[in-house]
Amino acid sequence: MSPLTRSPLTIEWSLLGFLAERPMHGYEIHQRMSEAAGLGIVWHLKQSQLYALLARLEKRGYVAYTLEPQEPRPPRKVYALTPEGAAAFESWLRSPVERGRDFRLEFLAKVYFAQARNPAVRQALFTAQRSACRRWREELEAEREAQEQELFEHLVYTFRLGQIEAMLEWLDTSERILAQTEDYMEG
Amino acid sequence: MSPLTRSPLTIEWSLLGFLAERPMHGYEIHQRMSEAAGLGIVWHLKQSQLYALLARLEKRGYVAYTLEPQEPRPPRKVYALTPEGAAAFESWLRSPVERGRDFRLEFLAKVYFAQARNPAVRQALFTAQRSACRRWREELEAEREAQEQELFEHLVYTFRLGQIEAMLEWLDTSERILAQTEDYMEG
DNA sequence: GACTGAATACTCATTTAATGAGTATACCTC
DNA sequence: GAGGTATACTCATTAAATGAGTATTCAGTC
Repeated sequence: MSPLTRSPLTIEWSLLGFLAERPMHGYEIHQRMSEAAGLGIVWHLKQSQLYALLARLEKRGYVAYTLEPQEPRPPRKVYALTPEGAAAFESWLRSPVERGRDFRLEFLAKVYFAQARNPAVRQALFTAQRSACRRWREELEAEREAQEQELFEHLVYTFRLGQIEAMLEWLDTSERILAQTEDYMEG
Repeated sequence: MSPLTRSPLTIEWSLLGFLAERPMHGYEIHQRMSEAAGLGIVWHLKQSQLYALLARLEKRGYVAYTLEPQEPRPPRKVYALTPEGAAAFESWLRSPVERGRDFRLEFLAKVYFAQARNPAVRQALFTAQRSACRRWREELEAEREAQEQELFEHLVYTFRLGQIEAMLEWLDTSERILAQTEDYMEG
């Protein structure tokens, strides 16, 4: 993730995820993203915004497009990952989110793509996220036990701890389910 | 909440909350919001954005300002709630958030202001939120048990259920703590 | 007693993100 | 062959967020 441009990609990673599967044009990515059974329940993106994000990813050097002529229709832009884009995506796919509030969208997107890959990827991701969550928990516990605290602060920390605890439990049960499915797939 | 203007106020409500305490100028609201022991751990707002929000609230008719001369300094704008602003805030303060993702910021802000009020307000808020959360839980359980489901969908629903379950638990323990404190305050 | 840095109080221009609407063609149906 | 929907993308505008700037006062300091 070069610091040449502003960093916080978020949904962009999902676009890379679809392109990692195979090259596609924007319209198709949008269809895939909007499928109710897939990422669609997690992320919503207007068409026009998707094209804007693709343009940004291109500027950043993570994707490149070729014009595919479709006579007599106007040609379409078929986007593919560049080597840098592919590398960045692979690294994203295996690394945890760094804040609790990114779990809901970003981590679930990671799971979506990891689960479509192979068990090793899924395992790397879950292991990494589990330790990140444990770290957050420790930090929050320390803050919560700090002296000189307003009641409100205490309640906020307790809330966050509860959410993180729930994430950890979910990681366990989900990984069990995913592992089962993977076994089933293999034999 | 008149539909005259675009609706999704969010942080704006907190500004109203401070002004419900007493009239203040923007700079002071910003100080109060940024206090580490208070809303500051939940919400972060740049100064310039705060002034923009105040201007929007004014346009909407929820606040009005008077210029307070400060010779030789330039005068400052002291904002106060209008009757509509006060009514809107009171109603917001007692009503639950309508989506799980609004708990983290918006509901905690409600708690912040409710707890500074009287026990009746706090109780109204918690009761309302508890039933909202229970409703979400039911809806999600129904969706999760639906037929023809992708594995990913199932995982997402399970995740959301876990978060909501944690919210419900937090509502219980927090309300216990708050009720204790209130008893203590009274005598 | 001049200087420096922080605090007070607010404004503005610019960048970035998000929305809605629009364009142009093809296909399918009645 | 008319009308609606699907394909595929662009663009202008609105709205949100950021950073920097202004102008004054005050407290400390060397």
